[in-house]
Amino acid sequence: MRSNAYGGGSSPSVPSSANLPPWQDKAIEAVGRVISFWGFKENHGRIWAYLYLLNKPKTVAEIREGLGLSKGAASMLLQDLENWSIVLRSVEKKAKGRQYQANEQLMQMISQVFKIRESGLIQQTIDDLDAAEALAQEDKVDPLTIKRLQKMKRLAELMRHILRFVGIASKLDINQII
Amino acid sequence: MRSNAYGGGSSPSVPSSANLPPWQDKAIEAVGRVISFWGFKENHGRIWAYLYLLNKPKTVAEIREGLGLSKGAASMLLQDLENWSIVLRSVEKKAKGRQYQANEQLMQMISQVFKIRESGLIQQTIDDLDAAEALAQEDKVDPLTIKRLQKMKRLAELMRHILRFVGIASKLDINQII
DNA sequence: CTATCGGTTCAAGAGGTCTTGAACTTTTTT
DNA sequence: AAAAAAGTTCAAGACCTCTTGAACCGATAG
Repeated sequence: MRSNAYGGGSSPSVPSSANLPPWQDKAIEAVGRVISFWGFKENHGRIWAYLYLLNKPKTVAEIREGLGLSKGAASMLLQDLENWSIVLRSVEKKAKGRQYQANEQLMQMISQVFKIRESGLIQQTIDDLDAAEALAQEDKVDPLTIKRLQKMKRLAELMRHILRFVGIASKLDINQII
Repeated sequence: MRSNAYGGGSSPSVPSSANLPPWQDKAIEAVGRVISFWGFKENHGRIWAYLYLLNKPKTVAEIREGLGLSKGAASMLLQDLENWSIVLRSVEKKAKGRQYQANEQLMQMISQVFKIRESGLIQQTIDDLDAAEALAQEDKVDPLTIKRLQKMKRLAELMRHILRFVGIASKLDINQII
């Protein structure tokens, strides 16, 4: 197989924190890799894993130092995670700057984001296929081919169903497990 | 962007699929976009859509001309699709070179590849987390943190379950719909 | 056997995505 | 209110993936 059906592959340039104990580093990189498979950035996963493992409010400075992130990246990544509620702002007064904690309901959050992102794409696809079908009708394309366009639309709808299912399944299972 | 390179000769760059009717083009691009979301290349989806829409054996030359693919790309992409059984080699004698047809069970094929790809990645993640846990045990990290590593592993396992469900669900649904 | 044609491979390059860091804005401190 | 610290933005560039096309291989025709 040319394109590897094994999506993980190997990560060539490892972010590597350098100032974290190896066991933390290993776990954080592992989470980064899975999460990036689900369409997020690797550093989204690394930040969540760092906060989840350390299990107490961490300042942006600590996160940056632990994971080796630039000021700009930290700002943007934390904004994303906060918007998605994958990370929560913590309100302990004593520290400088903002503090963050991991939302433990990771899968639930991911599936929610995933679903939103997905349904937009699928709606777009269905709209495009509708437009194609209208043009084909005008061109008096044979009915059998039109049927194929309609089948493609149903395929897109099937994808939508599957994604909804993923969302539901992860919400149910998470509470059993975590 | 894409060139219409033919036969390996000169290659003035030409917009994609300038030689397909607009309705075909629209539909093909739409499928390319969804499919690329599922972790395949856009051109994997475009080739499948082309073959599915046209609904009869097509030579590599025809596919290349229709979609504006280079010789190398066509070879590699068709190899992928054939390996995954998303596209089938057709055995009509009259034409020059290989001929291909779309496998109509697209979702089924995708879910299969998806599952393989996924289970490899997830196994890797679990192994990494196991290694991290072993190191943490050696370092006498507190038991509560070790618990968190174990929870991360269960999260990875949850992802595996979900992906299995997706595979099953798409196989069931496809036959109702398509 | 040689020429031609279809198919494959892979180094180089094109095109995307992600990160950086300096300039800027907002918030906090004094 | 000024100074300092924290946070944001985004153009430039690092990094990665995908495509190209020349060189190759293997089969078939002449």
